[in-house]
Amino acid sequence: MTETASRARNRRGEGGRLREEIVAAAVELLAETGDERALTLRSIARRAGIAAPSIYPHFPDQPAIMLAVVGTAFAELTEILRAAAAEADSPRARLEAICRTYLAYAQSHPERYRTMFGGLWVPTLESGSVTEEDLAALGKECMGLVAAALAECAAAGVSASTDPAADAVALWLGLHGLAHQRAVTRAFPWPPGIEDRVITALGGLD
Amino acid sequence: MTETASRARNRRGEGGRLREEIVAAAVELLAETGDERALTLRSIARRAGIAAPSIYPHFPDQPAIMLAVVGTAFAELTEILRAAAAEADSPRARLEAICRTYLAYAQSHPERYRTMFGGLWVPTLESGSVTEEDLAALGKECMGLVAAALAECAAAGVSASTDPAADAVALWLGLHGLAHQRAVTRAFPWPPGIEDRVITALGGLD
DNA sequence: TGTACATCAGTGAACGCGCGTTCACTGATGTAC
DNA sequence: TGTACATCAGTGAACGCGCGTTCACTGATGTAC
Repeated sequence: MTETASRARNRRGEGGRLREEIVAAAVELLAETGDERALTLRSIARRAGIAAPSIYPHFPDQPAIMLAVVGTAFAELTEILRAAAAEADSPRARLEAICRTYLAYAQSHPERYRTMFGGLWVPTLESGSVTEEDLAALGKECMGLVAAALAECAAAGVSASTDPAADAVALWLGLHGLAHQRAVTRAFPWPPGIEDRVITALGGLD
Repeated sequence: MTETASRARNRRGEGGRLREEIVAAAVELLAETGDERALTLRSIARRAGIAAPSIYPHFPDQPAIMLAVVGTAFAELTEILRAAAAEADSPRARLEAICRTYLAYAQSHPERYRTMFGGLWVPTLESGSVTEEDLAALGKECMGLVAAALAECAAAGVSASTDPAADAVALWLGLHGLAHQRAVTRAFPWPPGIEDRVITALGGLD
């Protein structure tokens, strides 16, 4: 609503900076409203303190901005997971750290998580700078971290999994189900230790 | 787009029928477009073959219609699950039937499933004829079916679960993660037997 | 060092559209007398 | 049995709004000479 007061124009040759500012404005707006539908071209422009048409040199349309937002979020999540994995000092600790960090990320940014995995904003094959292949790659990278940790556990005899690559998908589905349901509802009769139940059962631990 | 040609006005005293027609129109529109956002008051009215203002005597606003759509869908799913459970002739068969029927429902109506669990269309405490409490009750009923089947399995020694009520939530989360991800993406590297992996691990089976 | 100019970064007004919502209305039909 | 009338079911026109998108533009700034 409140327009950011007259922003300084970028210097010549640095016009590309506005691209990042647009994505940042979209992320902020998403966090504040919690509603993907509030991210219109005009509302994002208002938030960024620019005129609506100024978006066009940077994005062909609104879905392209969403794609960039989701791309950024995936890269961020991947980085956080990688850092969490690096700090753990045993296979099992690593797997648990990854799972819990994943769940914590979703819980602290529910609106972002919903947008990342909610589908449906799906653009029709864009030619933007973040492509659907990039997204799939980022998703695969997250999944790869889970798979690697589970494989390590299996190799160390900590997990009963005999097919870590496939079981990692099942484990991720459990995490996703929990993360998504939490991101979507305010009240839900969560039993105590629900995270452990999911991680332990699907990780083949204990 | 195509307007249904001149529909016959309901007879006196039967105006309430239009309510069902509106919900049915919304469900059709959702199935065809696959996009919740396409369900505007006007588009639903067009689909139902009525003038837009004719909706108001039946629903206060668009979210109220969504609530009715979701309510109907939940009731339908619950009924299907109950029927599937009734046909199975052992605890384990019953649990598996419920799980697989749940997944099949989501797979054959992805757009409906997304709407049921997607959140965010969430109305601000309506006073419509389908309330949020009704919805919560319907959700609880679905969950109850899973929980009962799991408890039965545990009692029969078929499942290793020692806390069926809590483990049922974990099992449902796994089903939901799978159902939702399938409802949202076209391409995903599903490993073979992913349903079994989820059901077996979270059900404490084998 | 000075200056003309091309280019870059972004603007402001305008358009047509579909939306939600309001209002006064219409015509069929059941009902009271 | 006949008829006046209240009510019901739904209409059609109109409104103001925010949206996406277009267009011609402006003014600062780096660069070629």
